[in-house]
Amino acid sequence: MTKTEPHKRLNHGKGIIDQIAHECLLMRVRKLDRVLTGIYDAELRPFGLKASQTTLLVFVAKAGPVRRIEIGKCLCLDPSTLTRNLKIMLTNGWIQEIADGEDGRGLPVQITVQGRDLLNQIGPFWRKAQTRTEKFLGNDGATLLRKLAANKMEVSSR
Amino acid sequence: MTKTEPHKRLNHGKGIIDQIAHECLLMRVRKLDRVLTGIYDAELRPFGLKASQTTLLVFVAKAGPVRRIEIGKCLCLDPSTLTRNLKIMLTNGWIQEIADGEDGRGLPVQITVQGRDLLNQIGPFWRKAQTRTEKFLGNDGATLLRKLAANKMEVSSR
DNA sequence: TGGATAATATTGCATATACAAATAGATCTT
DNA sequence: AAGATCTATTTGTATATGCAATATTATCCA
Repeated sequence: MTKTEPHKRLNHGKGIIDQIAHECLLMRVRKLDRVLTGIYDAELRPFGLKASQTTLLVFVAKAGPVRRIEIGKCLCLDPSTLTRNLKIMLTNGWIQEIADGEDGRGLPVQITVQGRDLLNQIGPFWRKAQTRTEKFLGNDGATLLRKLAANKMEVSSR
Repeated sequence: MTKTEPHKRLNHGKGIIDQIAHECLLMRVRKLDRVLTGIYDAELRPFGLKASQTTLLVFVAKAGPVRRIEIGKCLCLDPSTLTRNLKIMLTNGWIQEIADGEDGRGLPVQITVQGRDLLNQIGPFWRKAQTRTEKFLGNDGATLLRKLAANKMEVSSR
């Protein structure tokens, strides 16, 4: 056992397939995303609100009248994604465009009364989803995720 | 300051909007997903391979001939998602369906020679993306994510 | 002031994702 | 063996997401 096969020994003895399967950080984040999205979506379904729309609505509520470009920078979302996602929310009457008279390149959006009402309604259900998530992750897991987020993913940073 | 407004004091003095903005675990995971997906996609773009396809291809490579239902259980993916995602990979010749003669409800898939070659080719680029991700998260962040994943998100578990 | 450049938003195209309903094959039950 | 039930897959529909290209408005500068 003193000899190794060179073509298989370039990375600690693991081929690229095993290496990706065992180490890929993205794979894990995406799976986590799918599971958690399922939890929140299920709780919010009665309101016709998707989890990702909730995030957007909350951001718009906090950021006041805000342009798509700024939303995109804060949430790491492509402008084209925002055009389409916000369109649905405009149609649903949760947000509205307002005139600002300063920059003719599109209009800022703000939350409507209905949008705010909806957020207040979903409160308990969002909390239920959050609790289910914490239970799923375990106390340690939830703490880890919070630390990870606080570190590099502060959503509310502007 | 002995009195509080009841309608605003149900959750440590925060309205639901602030509460979601500051605490929502899903919001953070989704943003993290978008950022990391961008990193891996950028590195793999020259190969015409999306990050999520890489995950699928690696799983199929390791699981040998495998049915959609089992892939779905392991990766927490809806069967209907798999039908469509695998179709693209079949078209590209990275995987193939094989006859198994036991169960007529659809055919298991396995990786092709081209698929395996592709995985070997992307090795260095996947590693570059992984390194960029670790740099982005910081050593602490990467460690946290690994622990989180090891805890509840073991992808290779069958 | 007029043309070049930059910034914002949208559109076309492609993939990722899930739920609900439909389809088709397997299994069980009597 | 026929019908009921369960399992695996696909299809229809809708949202989420990003890149490339386009359109429109702002800004800069010579």
